[in-house]
Amino acid sequence: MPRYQPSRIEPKWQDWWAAHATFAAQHLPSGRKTYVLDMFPYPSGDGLHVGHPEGYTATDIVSRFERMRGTSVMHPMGFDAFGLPAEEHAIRTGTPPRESTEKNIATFTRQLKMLGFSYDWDRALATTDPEYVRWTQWIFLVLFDTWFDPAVQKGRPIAELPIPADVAAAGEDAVATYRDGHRLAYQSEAPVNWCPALGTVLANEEVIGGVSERGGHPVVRIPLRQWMLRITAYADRLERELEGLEWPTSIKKLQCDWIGRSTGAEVDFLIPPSGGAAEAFDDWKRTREGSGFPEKPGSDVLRIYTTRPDTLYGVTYMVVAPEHPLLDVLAAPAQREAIAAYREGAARKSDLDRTDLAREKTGVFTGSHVIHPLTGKPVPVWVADYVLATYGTGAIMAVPAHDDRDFEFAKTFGLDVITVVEPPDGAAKPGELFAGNGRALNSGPYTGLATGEFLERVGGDLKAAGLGRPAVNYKLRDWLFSRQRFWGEPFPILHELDAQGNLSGAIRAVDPADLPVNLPHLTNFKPGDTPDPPLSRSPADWLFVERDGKRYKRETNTMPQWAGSCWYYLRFLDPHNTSRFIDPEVEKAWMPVDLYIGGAEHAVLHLLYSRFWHKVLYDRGHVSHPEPFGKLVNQGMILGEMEFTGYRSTKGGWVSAEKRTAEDIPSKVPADQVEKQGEHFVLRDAPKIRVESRAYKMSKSRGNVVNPDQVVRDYGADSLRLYEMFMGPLEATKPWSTAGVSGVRGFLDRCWRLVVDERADELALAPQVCDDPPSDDQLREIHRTIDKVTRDIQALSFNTAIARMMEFVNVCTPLERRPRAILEPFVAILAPFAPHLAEELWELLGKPAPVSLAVWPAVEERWLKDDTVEIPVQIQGKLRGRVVVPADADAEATKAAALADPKIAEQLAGREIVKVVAVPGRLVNFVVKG
RNA sequence: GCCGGAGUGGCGAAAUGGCAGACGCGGCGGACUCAAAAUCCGUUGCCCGCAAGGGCGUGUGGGUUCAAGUCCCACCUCCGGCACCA
Repeated sequence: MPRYQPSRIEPKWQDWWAAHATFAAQHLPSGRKTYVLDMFPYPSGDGLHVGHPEGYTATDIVSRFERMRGTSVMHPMGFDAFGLPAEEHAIRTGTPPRESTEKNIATFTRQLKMLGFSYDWDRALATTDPEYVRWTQWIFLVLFDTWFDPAVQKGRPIAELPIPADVAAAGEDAVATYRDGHRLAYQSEAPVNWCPALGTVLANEEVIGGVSERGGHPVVRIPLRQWMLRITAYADRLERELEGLEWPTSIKKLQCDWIGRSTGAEVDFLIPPSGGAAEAFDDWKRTREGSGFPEKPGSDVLRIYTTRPDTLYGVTYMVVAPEHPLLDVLAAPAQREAIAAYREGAARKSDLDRTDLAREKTGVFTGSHVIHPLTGKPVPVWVADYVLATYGTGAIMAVPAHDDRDFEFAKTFGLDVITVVEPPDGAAKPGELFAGNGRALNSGPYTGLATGEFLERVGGDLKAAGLGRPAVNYKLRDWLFSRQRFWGEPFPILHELDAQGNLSGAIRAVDPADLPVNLPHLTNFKPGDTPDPPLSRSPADWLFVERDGKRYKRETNTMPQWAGSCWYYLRFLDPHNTSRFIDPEVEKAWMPVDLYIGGAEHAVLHLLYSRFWHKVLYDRGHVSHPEPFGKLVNQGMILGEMEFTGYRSTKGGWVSAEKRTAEDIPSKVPADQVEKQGEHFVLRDAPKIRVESRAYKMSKSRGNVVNPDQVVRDYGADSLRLYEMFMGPLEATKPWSTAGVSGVRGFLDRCWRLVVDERADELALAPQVCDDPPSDDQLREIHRTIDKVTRDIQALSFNTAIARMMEFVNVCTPLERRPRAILEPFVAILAPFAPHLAEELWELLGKPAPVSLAVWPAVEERWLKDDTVEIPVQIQGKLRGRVVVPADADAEATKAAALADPKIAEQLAGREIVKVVAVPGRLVNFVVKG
């Protein structure tokens, strides 16, 4: 009975905490606050994975630590429950997705509670809750009601959008269309990957070589009306405002790259009318000098974007994307057929195929030329799919001498290469590629300028001449926000129907009072054989509504899974509010999130999308901080156990790993049959045969998935928590080791025996536990432990905190008398890590429960210092001895003590001391001659 | 190709420019036991040596420094991400 039995004490304390609402967060913080947030999970049918508790334990330790230090702590948990797997499960089994989602949430909740996380369960939410959906839809309406004013770089109410006079004159419908074209949530025709055989739209990643990844069915790119969110309007702020955040630099970098800001210039090339090109060019230049560079290009020019306007004089051809609107104008009659064929081929390819770098460059000459704005010379125009219609202007000027893609294309089609930049370290090599910066050659008035200088001047010059202007571009595209799926939030949008029942094109928002728009009851969630969303098969009483005497059809697309996760951190603060998405006072008091921990897989999308939504809410005055997440940490991935892989030839014999060929068959080798030989592992029985050693990502197919339920059953929740924190640094990728779990279990057993008499029949204190005043050494030990653990938790260095607690236990275990005065603070600092065990020991020590809310022990500085210290003594940087000196000895005294040491004196005898480095409290180093 | 991150005992790892390997696993030895498990104690980087002791050691090669796992330069390997964005 008195053995450490996690299966007995863990449920006991979980029930106690629940019954006493130990971890309920205050509605408003009192004093110091901290908001500690996990990236909430998608409740998959497989249940919790051992990767989940890693981040969750880290945040739980911080939350429990801060509570014990008197901080008001917000530590909630919820579920990101919309999404494809639930829907596909529904299609397969015929059960409504809500049913399986609820079942999965129940499983996750049970598992999370089993691990003793100190969430305020009263605040738990799922993105699929109708009350939550209501406010997700409400925020969509905020986006719908907002336009971005570039002048102030801010989102503003659509009612404040200035209407140009000509639009206003054209009537109300024109004004409505104008407004719709400026909203942050707008509709657009966008090409999607439609797979008729599967009856669904596919993501780019799901299309390989023009056919579906699953099944190999043909996929076509068709334009489809889609909802888009104008995230590009916020590109600049999303990039700039990253700076103040306490995020890993790698994540900031990823977001920056994703936003992909580049600076350069837009330049117009005249498309000459047939006949009289030279005159037309002169006229055009004159006109442009007067009119300046137009906002939008007419159909008489080909507008390009370049980041290297300093290479303008090296242009030898132009390229337009296959989808470029001017392609019809540019296509010469003789080339029409070839161009049409090329365009069709491009349309069939997915983006992924088109951007496959390994592919040979392809393209077709349009038969037309445009006129170079600076040289007045004709330049041939090609169409090629290496130019993307969606970036820049969809057309480029090609400078093969200084751009590797253009170079490759020019080589393939035998086009000219003109060198206009000389490398800084040598002469230009005509006909070769040089993509770096240097000095301009053959560049008219700019010849001789350094690249940087050239770039600075040319933008302004082009602008003055009305031929171009400096420009900024982003890789970031507007966010395709609609899905042709069932299991997502319906859009709160109504499409007006005319008298014949056809869509008139006019749309209106659902009245906020009518939210939420709940999903209708459907028995068939399957995508059909047209791209119509499943909701288009909804019953008429859901699909059609009447407002103000007009008939409307509901929007039948649904929102993507990202929608719900864009703002859940706000709802946690005020989850039961029925009149607002969050009370502004509550928001102001708790936001921003102080610590956000989750996997790096969300480095870009989730974190970018939620920052975008947050900024819109901020601009519209609904939240008080411009950024939602102050400090972000990515926990590393937990891999499966280390595996050794040997290879057998088809004949059955072993093949050494470095000699293996593709035919050889990998086979797992048990760890006790290998040994290390030099750099490699080899078979113990055949040391000539090398084997590979590696830990792999956990996956069902590899069969190396560790189930947290099983670990809790075998070792207990506290052991699982502690082990995951002890494995190594939180942010590192690390392999699982069941032996390691049993190691920390051993530590918890020793903690137990420190306090509990294991030989007694009933639960009782160990006889060594006493009320003696602790010795100075013992006080030093406990205070150093408290100090180290306190600092390590703040630095999220949990593995070293645990190591220090292990040292403390190692010191205490042999003690015949163990003073309570050192045991009690130890149990308190153990509590955030192994809360169940700590509660049990705390109770046994006769302290009032719960230790979870006990006061964090204070460190007494005087116990952190020793009276004396042992100092290493080096000669020529090599360790030659040690001396013991008073802890406060200065450099001189330390040096004297070193010289007085007989061993050191002996080694220094007869040698000339050139220099002595004495660092008080650290070391002495003698530099000698001879 | 580009951008991150990482290479330290048999393994997971630790180390404000100042004694490399704390702590844990595993191994070895011992105590307890009829025996085993559990527990406790000791030991454990490699090489030479009976020992005292000595030498070598943080992916490789160079450099800065009294002193480098740590800073600088070049390279190698592994992991992760991005990838025709002009």
